[in-house]
Amino acid sequence: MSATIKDIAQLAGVSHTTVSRALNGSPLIHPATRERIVQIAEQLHYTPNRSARSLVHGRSNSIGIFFSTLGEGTSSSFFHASVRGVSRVLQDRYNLVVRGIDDYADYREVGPKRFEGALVMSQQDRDDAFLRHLQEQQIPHVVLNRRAGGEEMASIVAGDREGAFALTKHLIGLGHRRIAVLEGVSGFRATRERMSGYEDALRAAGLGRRRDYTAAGRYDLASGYEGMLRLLALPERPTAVFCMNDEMAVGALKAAREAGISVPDDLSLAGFDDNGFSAYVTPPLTTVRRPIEEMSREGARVLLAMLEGRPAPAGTTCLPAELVVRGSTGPCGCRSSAG
Amino acid sequence: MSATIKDIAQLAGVSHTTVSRALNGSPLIHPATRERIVQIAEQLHYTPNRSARSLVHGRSNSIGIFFSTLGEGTSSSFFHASVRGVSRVLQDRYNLVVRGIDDYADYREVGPKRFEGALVMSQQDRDDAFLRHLQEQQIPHVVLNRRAGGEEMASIVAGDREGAFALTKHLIGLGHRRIAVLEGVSGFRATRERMSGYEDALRAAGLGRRRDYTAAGRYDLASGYEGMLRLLALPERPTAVFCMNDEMAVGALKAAREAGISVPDDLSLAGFDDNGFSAYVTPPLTTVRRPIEEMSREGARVLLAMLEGRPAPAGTTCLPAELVVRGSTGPCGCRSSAG
DNA sequence: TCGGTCATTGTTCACGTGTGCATGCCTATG
DNA sequence: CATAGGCATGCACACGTGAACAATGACCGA
Repeated sequence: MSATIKDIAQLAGVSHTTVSRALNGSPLIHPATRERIVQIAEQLHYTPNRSARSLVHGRSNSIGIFFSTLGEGTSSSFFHASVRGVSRVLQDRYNLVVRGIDDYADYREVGPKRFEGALVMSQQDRDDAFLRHLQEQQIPHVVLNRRAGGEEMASIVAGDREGAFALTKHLIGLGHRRIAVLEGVSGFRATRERMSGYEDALRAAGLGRRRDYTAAGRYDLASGYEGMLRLLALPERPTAVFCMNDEMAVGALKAAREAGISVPDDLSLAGFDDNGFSAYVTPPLTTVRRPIEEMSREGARVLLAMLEGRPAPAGTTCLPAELVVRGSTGPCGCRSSAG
Repeated sequence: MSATIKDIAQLAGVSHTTVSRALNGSPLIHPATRERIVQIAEQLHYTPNRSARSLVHGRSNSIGIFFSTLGEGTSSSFFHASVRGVSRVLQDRYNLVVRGIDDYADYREVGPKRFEGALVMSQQDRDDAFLRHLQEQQIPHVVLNRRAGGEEMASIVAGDREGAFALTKHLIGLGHRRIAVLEGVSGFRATRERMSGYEDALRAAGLGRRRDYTAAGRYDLASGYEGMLRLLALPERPTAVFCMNDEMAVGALKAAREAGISVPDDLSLAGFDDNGFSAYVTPPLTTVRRPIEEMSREGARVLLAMLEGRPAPAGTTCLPAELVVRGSTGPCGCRSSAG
């Protein structure tokens, strides 16, 4: 099996204490001794036993990234970008453990001994129970993607509200007055944020919000398709539709095309996220780019700072989202706004 | 901090050994004693210290899922489906640690003490060095997505070759004779498998393979677009194009549309993977459904069997891929096959 | 009643690492 | 020369858990 510090100690003719100190850079060790020990360690391919270290330090050396769910509701591109970003920052200083919050039957498995820190990719308020658990267990954590808790909790969000506001304003600027929204999962915080950005923009333009211009969706392709069918069946059809993510927008696009409605000539359509596909469908989607990978990277950096006792920003950090205008939105071709 | 078995022992008036045995279901313990101990444990919210357990057992309780890379070349839907499948099987019996092979500067960090088992989502032969390392370290592992090693190594693959064969045959059956291929990353094993399926089908139909009908790509949207531009610029344009994944097919679709070429009337186009978007773009993509999540689930099951000493299948297990015919492929409209 | 057996529990050590305290050596200083 | 002090190292224990072995007591058959 693999070598231990005791093996090294024996070969070097010193005690295991000396070896431990030498390898950990203690200033107490004579340079020559250290040199010798390091060489022997190299030679034996010594790798410290994480479990033993964890035991003595009371730290597990692993960090969890928790998603509300690993299944439906978490889009692939979002999941990928998140894990990639965090993984890049943590490198191999910590084990990155991926889990879905809804997979836990009992949060008690999540303890400070098992997770040194946690990144919570939180979509819904339902996750608050999990966050409370983390707090009780005194596990340092950063909430990503959702404004959560008070000033004491660090969270990193991307400008959902601002993005939705800018997008809606863009549509209004194009002359649209009948602007519908294809909603995401209603429990998700991002859904509410985007909704309020949409509403604020309407209000700022003196437009009222119409109940029938909201269609429910689930952030996936199928629900985008179905929701669009419902909107198209309305007696007074909207001239623009804001889909709360790109997946739904692609679904909506299909529904529109099948109904013989041209985008953007007959109807403007916009998405959210800029998930990669949005630039490639036809017409390319106007959308809002959300800096997901940056968000997860920043979250990981903040968590590291917390773990290492460095000063870490509390409260909410908001990374700006950016309106990306492409071909799926155009000037309103409707006969005035008389309605 | 959290309670230990010693705390419980003291409260129960027994030795810590008795507590350990009671909680681990040893038959040596008197039912009444066990009852009492379990109750106290509940009361104290006892959770076993994983590090201590790991140390004494020499097992880390974590399993790694390693991707060739977490960055480019690994599509989001593939990544998501893989992690989800494995996570679902492992539940909370193990920590699932996600890493990119190319992120390691030194494989020595991957040892049997740190990873009890490994799932390798391998794309390229370059990963063989990593696999050899796992073998040397005697870390049980299962290779997913790629046929690797000899009979002694377990690997689970999805029918890349068979799928590509079926797809190409489908195109030939529609009357196509000039069938081009838009290749994925050339180092990837899946690329070679799909290529050979394509070639075999051509050969079986008595068709020769033309050098100029191969365009290089990288499994992403942009390279699909660029590759298609090159194919369209050929003096004798192909009547059908097999794209090695759906991402590239979507990129290719955009290029075709911009060139004023109608799919499938002027040109048939097919993808691979059935990544979810393929059914929703216009026209919906003919593709091959790869059972990625099943593959990862099966891999996890096999690994669990290996770890628990149960009989596990060695060698390669191949899960069938399924041809899905949609609207992007149609009968060849070219003036005979005279060329 | 005594030896033996079984059921139940306790004692002690091990896993690999890190740390407080003791120890020994060398040197400088009075 | 004696002593103090700094440097380098070793000893012993702790972390929480599990297991081999020992020990205790009850019960049974002879």
